[in-house]
Amino acid sequence: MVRTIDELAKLSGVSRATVSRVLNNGSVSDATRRRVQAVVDRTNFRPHPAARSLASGRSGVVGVVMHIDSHLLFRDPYFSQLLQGMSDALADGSAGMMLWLGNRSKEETLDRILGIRLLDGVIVTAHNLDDSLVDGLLASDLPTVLIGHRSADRTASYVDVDHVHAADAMTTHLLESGRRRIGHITGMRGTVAGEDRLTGYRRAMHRARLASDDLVVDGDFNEPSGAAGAAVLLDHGVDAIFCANDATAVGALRVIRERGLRVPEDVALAGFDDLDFAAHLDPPLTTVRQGVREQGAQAVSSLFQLVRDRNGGPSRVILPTELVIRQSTVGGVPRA
Amino acid sequence: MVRTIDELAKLSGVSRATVSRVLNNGSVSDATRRRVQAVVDRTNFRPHPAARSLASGRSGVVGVVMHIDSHLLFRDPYFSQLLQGMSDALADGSAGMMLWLGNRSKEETLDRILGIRLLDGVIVTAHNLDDSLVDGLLASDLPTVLIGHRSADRTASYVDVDHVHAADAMTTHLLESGRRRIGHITGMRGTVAGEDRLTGYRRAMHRARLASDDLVVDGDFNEPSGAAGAAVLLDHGVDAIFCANDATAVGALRVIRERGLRVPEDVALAGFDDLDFAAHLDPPLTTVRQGVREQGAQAVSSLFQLVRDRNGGPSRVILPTELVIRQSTVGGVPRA
DNA sequence: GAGTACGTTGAGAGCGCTTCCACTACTGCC
DNA sequence: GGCAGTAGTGGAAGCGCTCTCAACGTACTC
Repeated sequence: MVRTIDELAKLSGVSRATVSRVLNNGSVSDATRRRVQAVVDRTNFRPHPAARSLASGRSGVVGVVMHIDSHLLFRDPYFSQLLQGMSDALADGSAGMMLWLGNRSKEETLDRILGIRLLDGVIVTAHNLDDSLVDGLLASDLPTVLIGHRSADRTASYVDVDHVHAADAMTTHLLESGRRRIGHITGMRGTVAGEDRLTGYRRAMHRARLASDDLVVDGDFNEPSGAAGAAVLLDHGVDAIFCANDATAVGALRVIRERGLRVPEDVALAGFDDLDFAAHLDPPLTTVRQGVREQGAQAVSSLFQLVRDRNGGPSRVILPTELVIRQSTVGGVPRA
Repeated sequence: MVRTIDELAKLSGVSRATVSRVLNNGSVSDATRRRVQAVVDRTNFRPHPAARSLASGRSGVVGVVMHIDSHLLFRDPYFSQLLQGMSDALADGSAGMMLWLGNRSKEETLDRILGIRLLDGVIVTAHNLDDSLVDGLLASDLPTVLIGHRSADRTASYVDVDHVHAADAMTTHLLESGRRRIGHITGMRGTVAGEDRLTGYRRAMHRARLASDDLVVDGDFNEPSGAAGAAVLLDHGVDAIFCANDATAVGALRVIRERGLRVPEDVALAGFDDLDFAAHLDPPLTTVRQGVREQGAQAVSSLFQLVRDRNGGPSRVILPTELVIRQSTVGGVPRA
């Protein structure tokens, strides 16, 4: 078995340096490249990553940091899909992934990530307005791409969607379908998605010159908060409920049903995320689709670019969202 | 910033070799160790993993291979919990985790894992009776720990639970509570868990001298198969249904309800896994608890041991299961 | 007091690769 | 024909660490 570049060099009759060039797409004549490549293929040679990393300073391994309460992490398909998107894209780029979940304190996690000295860069979820881990990574010299971003992260590289715009569009859709008392069950306060979606909702209501003060109930992205929120909103006589995500909408739907109300005839219902189950609810849920896997893939490609050109400016990508209109908001006659 | 062991050596007035000994718990006098350690702490020095890996042949990174259809992977909390258990244990051991999901064909995944030359060992889920990826890893010289095992894997290191025994115990519980026509909706055929749980069920029925031929319906661990299976079994007049996992039981429960039957009065219902939701079903579901996080943690510690002592024999661990009896099987009067 | 044993330390040779630099052999131009 | 320019190649110096080996005390034994 050929285990070093030297053996390979001997086998192909060139120097070690030339083999290295072939392996790294350096400048080599076509004839030499073919000759060496043939030996590489025949012996199924793979360069030793530690040696390569030591000599070049690059490792081909990127860190993925999802410092999230494990309860949320695996309850919410959002994160799973994100992980899949990244995992796919990294595999495409022949890069390895090193995963940090929320096992440790943010301080300790940060310390370990910066101490490991193995990573070419990191991708980190930045869902909270306040996050010392994200701050620490951005302050370090490790190339970093955020998934989601705070308004303060103007100089960072990030991948995100425009929550404000999407929530505005959803609220506008409800307005256009004749609803006037549109309630909103927020996501977890203090998260970018929670706050921005609320802002979008408020913006649309304000533009329609409708008051929304008594129509907002705090939720936390989870089903129970949807049920609780819907109970309050129904008491306030709403004809539509826009939930900050699909899971919340499931809870709301249950309470609406329990009260003997029909969706969408009595109350229109909308979510956000378009998770797999949204289309299979009864009635199918109107929601906002954000390509979660695409976000993961984009984050990886942004990071690759950042690593390749460390002097290049930050890469800021806003991926599009799509309003997915299903039966939970249309077809019924509003009660008002 | 101190970035090499040489600078550190100069700072502490010893040789590079001695610093290395301090860092790796080699034999050093107490006085020297304290002196060097003080400098290490003060400068927050971390040895470069690539250099360390190149010189020692060990990397501190283990591979985790879950070559599973992404649909299952993130639908079934089992895998998430497994991942969490491993992630925690690896963090405790200051080891890194490199994750391979089922993005690629088994051949390509195997090829990459073996080619990466960076891993100290791998942990791989071995849920299928036939799995070329598992076979390939076991055949390689990479230390490997299986989660789950096939009966052929006698010489491999693995962590598993005794599905046969647990399923037998569950069936016996149903028998003891007076049920006689106990149906079983299997897990996916061809998986160890599916086959073994069926075997356990059959064993208990056989011991009770009860026929079970018309009482077994194939499922696939998912909810729809539970609904379909229950429909068939109810037509055959069962007074209990033992589902191969909790998700299947949810589907079965729905169909039982739709037919106007009561649980457990008319039909007792049991699952397997004790996922979080099992306790919150109506009625709460009798099931088998297997410590999934513990399995992950055990796999990590088995692997650590295997890496440390490569000549030691394989480590085979069977973790205990626990029968969790809730209202879905007790309190009612069997119809028969 | 000489000899042995042992614990502690430093020197130095790699681990397998990348990359800088120098050298050669062309090509094309005046 | 001489020269600069360029593409292709090899030599060799590291990257930062581990680990063997030999050397050096010091303590202990006879």
